[in-house]
Amino acid sequence: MSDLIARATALLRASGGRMTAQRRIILEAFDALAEHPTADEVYTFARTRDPRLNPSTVYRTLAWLENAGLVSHCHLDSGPDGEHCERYDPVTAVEHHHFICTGCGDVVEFVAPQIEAIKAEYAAQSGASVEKAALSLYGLCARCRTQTAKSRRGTP
Amino acid sequence: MSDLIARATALLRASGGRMTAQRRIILEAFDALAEHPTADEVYTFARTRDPRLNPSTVYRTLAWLENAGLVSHCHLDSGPDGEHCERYDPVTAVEHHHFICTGCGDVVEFVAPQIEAIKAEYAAQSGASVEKAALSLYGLCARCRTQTAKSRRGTP
DNA sequence: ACACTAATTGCAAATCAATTGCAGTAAGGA
DNA sequence: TCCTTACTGCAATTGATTTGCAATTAGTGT
Repeated sequence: MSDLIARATALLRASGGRMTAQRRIILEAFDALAEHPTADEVYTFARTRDPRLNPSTVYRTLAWLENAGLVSHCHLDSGPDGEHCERYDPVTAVEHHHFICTGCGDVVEFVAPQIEAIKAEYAAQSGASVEKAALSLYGLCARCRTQTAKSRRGTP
Repeated sequence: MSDLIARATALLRASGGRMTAQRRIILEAFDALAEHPTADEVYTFARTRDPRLNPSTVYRTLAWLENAGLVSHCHLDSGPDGEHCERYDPVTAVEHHHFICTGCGDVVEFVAPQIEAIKAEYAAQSGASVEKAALSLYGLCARCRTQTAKSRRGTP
């Protein structure tokens, strides 16, 4: 299944690390869960597989995965009240960005090739080197928009 | 001076709020400090004016300012180790974005009108309404780039 | 299969930024 | 100047994340 697990195992082999049951569970979480799980969502999932699994193991594994370049994390102001939270994401080859629905908190990925031009322009104009870009769009997803419209009609 | 203080005073008048010495100090911090101070930087500055001023007052005032629309905060992975931190910024009419130097942690503002096209495109393609965009670029600023080059020459 | 060794885990305690409850203080209108 | 109540300081709390350490165990060598 998850080629994440395959890649992780390979990396572990190469570096003298060990593939433990806990790590496997945490890796599986990325297949089982919706995209962009938070550390806590990973932890909650992991508990269903092994109730003994400890939060610190989740944090340590997530940090290790990030270090190994298999997973990245980004900060998104999602959640019902728009509070900030860190979300984790398997690394993909293509740089992608996020739309966050301020209604339901859903996170959707999208690509935006135009960002390359912005990076290049800023680099040229400032003399900096630009390595990474993170764009977050905030608004109401299509579903929440229609729901808002409906409830408006309901309470005039 | 700060029209921030003027605007804040007006808002307070209109809402039955009070302009206290502490709030004035905190507002002054935005003039005195470099752009994008963290809550802690504001607090440290405020202490130099009034050693009794309490962190909770800073947090409460910052939250109030944000609610009033005078200040916004955004999350930037700056700091020497790229750790995440919340930075506060007086609200400006124009949507702007941030370049964060991964070398020295400096934050530079820039505008990117092209973002509007990306917002419109995503909205059209997904049916969502897009209200806000936050773009962060990461890389080495011009100064850090030349320093890195120099130290590379120094240690071949 | 069996033993060995260091990587990894669980647990509990420690951090650390941020928040909250409450009693005392003081802004600003009458 | 008085009075009301918004605001502050303080101390305790929260909640996510980290860390120290003893117990466990993966993966190797035998």
